[in-house]
Amino acid sequence: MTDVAARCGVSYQTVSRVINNMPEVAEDTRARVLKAVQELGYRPNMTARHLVSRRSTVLGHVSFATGLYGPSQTMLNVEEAAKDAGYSVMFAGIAEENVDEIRRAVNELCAHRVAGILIHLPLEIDLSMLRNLCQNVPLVAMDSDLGFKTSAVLVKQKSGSRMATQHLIDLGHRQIACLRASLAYRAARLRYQGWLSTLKAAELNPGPCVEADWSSRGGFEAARELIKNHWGKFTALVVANDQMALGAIRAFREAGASIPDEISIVGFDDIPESGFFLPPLTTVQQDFVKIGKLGVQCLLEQIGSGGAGLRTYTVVPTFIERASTAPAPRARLKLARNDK
Amino acid sequence: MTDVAARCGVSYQTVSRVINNMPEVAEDTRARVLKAVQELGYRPNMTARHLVSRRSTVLGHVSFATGLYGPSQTMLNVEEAAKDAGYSVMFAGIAEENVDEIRRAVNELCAHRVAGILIHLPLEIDLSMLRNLCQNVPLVAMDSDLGFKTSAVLVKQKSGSRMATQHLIDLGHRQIACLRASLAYRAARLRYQGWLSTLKAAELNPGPCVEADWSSRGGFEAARELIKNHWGKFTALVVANDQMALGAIRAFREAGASIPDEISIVGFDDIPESGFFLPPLTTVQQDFVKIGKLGVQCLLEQIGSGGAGLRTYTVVPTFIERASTAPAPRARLKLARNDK
DNA sequence: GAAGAACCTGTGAACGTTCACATTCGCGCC
DNA sequence: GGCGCGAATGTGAACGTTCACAGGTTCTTC
Repeated sequence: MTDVAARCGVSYQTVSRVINNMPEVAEDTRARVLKAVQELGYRPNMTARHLVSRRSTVLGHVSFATGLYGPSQTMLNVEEAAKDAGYSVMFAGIAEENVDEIRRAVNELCAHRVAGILIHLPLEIDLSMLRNLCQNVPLVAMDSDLGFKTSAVLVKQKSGSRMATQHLIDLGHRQIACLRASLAYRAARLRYQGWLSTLKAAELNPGPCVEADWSSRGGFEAARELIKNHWGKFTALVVANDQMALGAIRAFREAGASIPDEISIVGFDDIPESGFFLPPLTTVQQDFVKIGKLGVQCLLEQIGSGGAGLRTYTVVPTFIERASTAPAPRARLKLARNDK
Repeated sequence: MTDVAARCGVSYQTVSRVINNMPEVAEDTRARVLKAVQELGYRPNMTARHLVSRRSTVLGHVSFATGLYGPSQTMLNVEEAAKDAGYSVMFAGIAEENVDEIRRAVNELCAHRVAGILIHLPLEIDLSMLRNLCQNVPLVAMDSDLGFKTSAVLVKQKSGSRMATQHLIDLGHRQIACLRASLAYRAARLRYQGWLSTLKAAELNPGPCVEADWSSRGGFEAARELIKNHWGKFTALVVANDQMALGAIRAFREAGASIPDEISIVGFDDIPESGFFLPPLTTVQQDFVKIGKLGVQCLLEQIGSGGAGLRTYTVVPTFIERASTAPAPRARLKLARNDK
């Protein structure tokens, strides 16, 4: 900056004013400075600016580094929304579901004096230690419960799962199984509870339930277990995500069960591939773009207001009907009789 | 830091020495300072440290924000490798394939004075303007060609595609089609060339070739076009990635063609789901963990050496045989005869 | 017992900005 | 013609660190 100033015969302050385009600078001076900036390839030093002005244009984002569709997608959308608002994003991935690693990651972000932190850790563990760690740093929990009061963007997982289950009930299914993920995850627990409560509300007994690890392999193996131990005791299956649903589809096909004729399957997430499964998957869509945008908006509001007034935003998932669900075998028979 | 110093009755410099655990500080002083640090919840200010020491512990990563498996996975692995080396990562996503946006993103990273930048933009466009933009900033191109000499991590896309094509030839296929992605992408072009050159080497005429956009939908539609216009003129298909292969599989199944009996398909990437397609997909695996780790390692080397000595690392993909490929129909007949 | 080494600690400057304030200049007005 | 005013520009300090060096002990050594 001093170089630029020297070249134009003005003071560094004038250069600063031009860079931040403040009004009180003469038109020709501004032009001269801009030219010198161009020629010298001057770039403001964010670090120095940040240090002296005591406000940062960097947002922190903490999330699982699993490579799963949801987290990756959220991350991308957070970055885009941040960029649109003039912020950069520092990403910290959590490889293990481990409180110490989370602490480390958040600490790191705080050391960099980010303007605020988005925490996307949909775990059922107590993260209230973060309250002390981030005394003056605005926080937003994304689809997560940190164990203390924060601003948050919450996805109505339970109502998504209810839509899925109700859809199957409406199709005449009475024995509906569940392929859930570990209840250590918020989304998994809520989706599981949605399944359970919807069945209860319809006065149906819950079908068999098996657990897997969000992956296709997990879904495949869990579905095989379901087939081996509970075959005949269910005509439909609610699955915790689309990847697991893919694995389940393969397991049923290999067992000779036709989908959706003998068994209906509904997934969760609506990954871009699920419309091309065999059969195309009926599922519940999460709008990750909206989640990311709302998260950033919420964080920015809080940064603006100096941390006052926590807000909670809600994102409602959408039910997407494709070809992996059909009327229950018995219902189909009845339907056929009615047709005559 | 001054607070900590005051509390222990030492100077800020001594605190600094404890924080950076330098050797020349008495054991009991160190303990006292550490205790005060703990009590006051002191965290070093990376911004100030960075400003004065003129070296950063932040790496920049520029990549497509498409949500595709490859880029997301690379990003995650880069972050993890960087973390292991004590660095943080600032991510800049590119939404449009647009030189101006790339310039903006890199400029932003440079303004933050990152220690180095990883560029993962596998495009066939001239990015030589980056050379001037990043005068003194170490660069590493990941699976990309920037149009000027840089350190790089390159994936042997062409040899991956050759393995896939050769596998089909070895199975007796003589008419092999190609479902490629836009040649504006480096990977797409190299994979396409691998297909072409392998056929040439085997003295076979290239089968029909259609282009799609990396997505399942694109693959589905392109495969339908292939079926409509070229049915009977190919018995096998090399596809640019697994997502497109999934779309293609659905198109063939819907057209009544059985896989792999009537048509063999081989994908690229080995996404975690591809082992659970129907049928499980034969594909070429890219080791994204290795790509990410090598990229960071390469960048760190360059940062260490002050930008001297550009190196190129190479990653070789692995062929994964599953159930979507089988001997060509004619070859199968011959095989059957031999069996008798 | 003095010189020097080894160890520990403190001081002043610098990094590249912004902020609050001071200064200069030209102009209109009574 | 002096006064006040607004517009344009400059000055000094500060942000929280590290770096280079200087100072002060204590211990060793001849």
